Amino acid sequence: MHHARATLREQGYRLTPQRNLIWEVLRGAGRHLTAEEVAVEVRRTLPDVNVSTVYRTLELLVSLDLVIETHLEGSRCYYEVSPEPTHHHFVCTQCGAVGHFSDELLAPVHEELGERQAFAVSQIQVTAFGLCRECRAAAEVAAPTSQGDQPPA
Amino acid sequence: MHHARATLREQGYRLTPQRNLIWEVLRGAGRHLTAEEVAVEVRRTLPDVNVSTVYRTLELLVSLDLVIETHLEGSRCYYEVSPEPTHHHFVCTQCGAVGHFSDELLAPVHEELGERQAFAVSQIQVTAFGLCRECRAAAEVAAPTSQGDQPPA
DNA sequence: GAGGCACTTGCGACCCGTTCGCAAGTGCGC
DNA sequence: GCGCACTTGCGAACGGGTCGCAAGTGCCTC
Repeated sequence: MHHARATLREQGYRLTPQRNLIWEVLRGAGRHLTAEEVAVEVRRTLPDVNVSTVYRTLELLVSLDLVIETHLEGSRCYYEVSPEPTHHHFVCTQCGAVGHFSDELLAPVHEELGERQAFAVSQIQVTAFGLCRECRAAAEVAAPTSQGDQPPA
Repeated sequence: MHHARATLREQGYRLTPQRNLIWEVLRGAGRHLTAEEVAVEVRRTLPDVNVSTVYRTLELLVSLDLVIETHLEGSRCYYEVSPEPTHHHFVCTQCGAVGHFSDELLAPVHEELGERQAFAVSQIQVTAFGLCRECRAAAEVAAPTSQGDQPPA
């Protein structure tokens, strides 16, 4: 459990209401937020906070390892308070539910890269896509295969 | 080894010089390309091919599983011919080198998600960031720690 | 407790990858 | 070869994210 405030001060950064609030929003969310969601949430308290500030602050928090940045889908970035035990995500492509699994499951990967390939891993990003328990069940009731993309005619 | 041409035809899509060429570029590249890199390469042969066409074709090839889309960094998408044995990437944050490792190393993850969490995994995206053998060695000679972000003053 | 410097913020314009609508072009079945 | 329906090229638009700059404000100093 880290204190963003302390870390910021220690590193010589100023404590501003905006930074405080952005941190609180992330802590309170309990889930991954996009920069824009953070902005919306922040503005419920400080209506004049600008997106630039949100982006700048998120970047700062990430650089201080207080927050991590993940790519859960396409091109959007998601942010969350840096979790003590490293974990990864699986995303239901149907309902958007997000689950976690432990980094320990990647032990073979760390071994392969670190030992056999002499690669110094600093970060691993894993995201699994698929159907969660519920959507999986629902899909079985419905049509067996549904293509998003139909061949022309 | 799949034949894009055959697959396209089978699925009722037309064979056009643009589609052909985009496929050839991807096959010939032997590495991951961004949509724009594809466009540049394509234009060396057909100078009038439009970016939209490149995007549309890439999307099509991805939907047919002929090409896969990976997020090697930030927000750019990278494309490559869909490899027979599924693999993942590790990227050197220093020199940009990209390596591969087998999907088999993710067996524990598949097990955890599939069995314990009843999650039907359709795709897993893994990207490891760090330093490759060479840059790692180079880094050891240079300064022990280098911060990209300096505290203010 | 006030003063002032340097870091932060808000603002607005801007950038750049990607998408969209539409009319012209062209595979390919007949 | 014809002609329809799929494709393409084009240009505008979109949207997330960034940048430069002047105004604002933490916080160190006295």
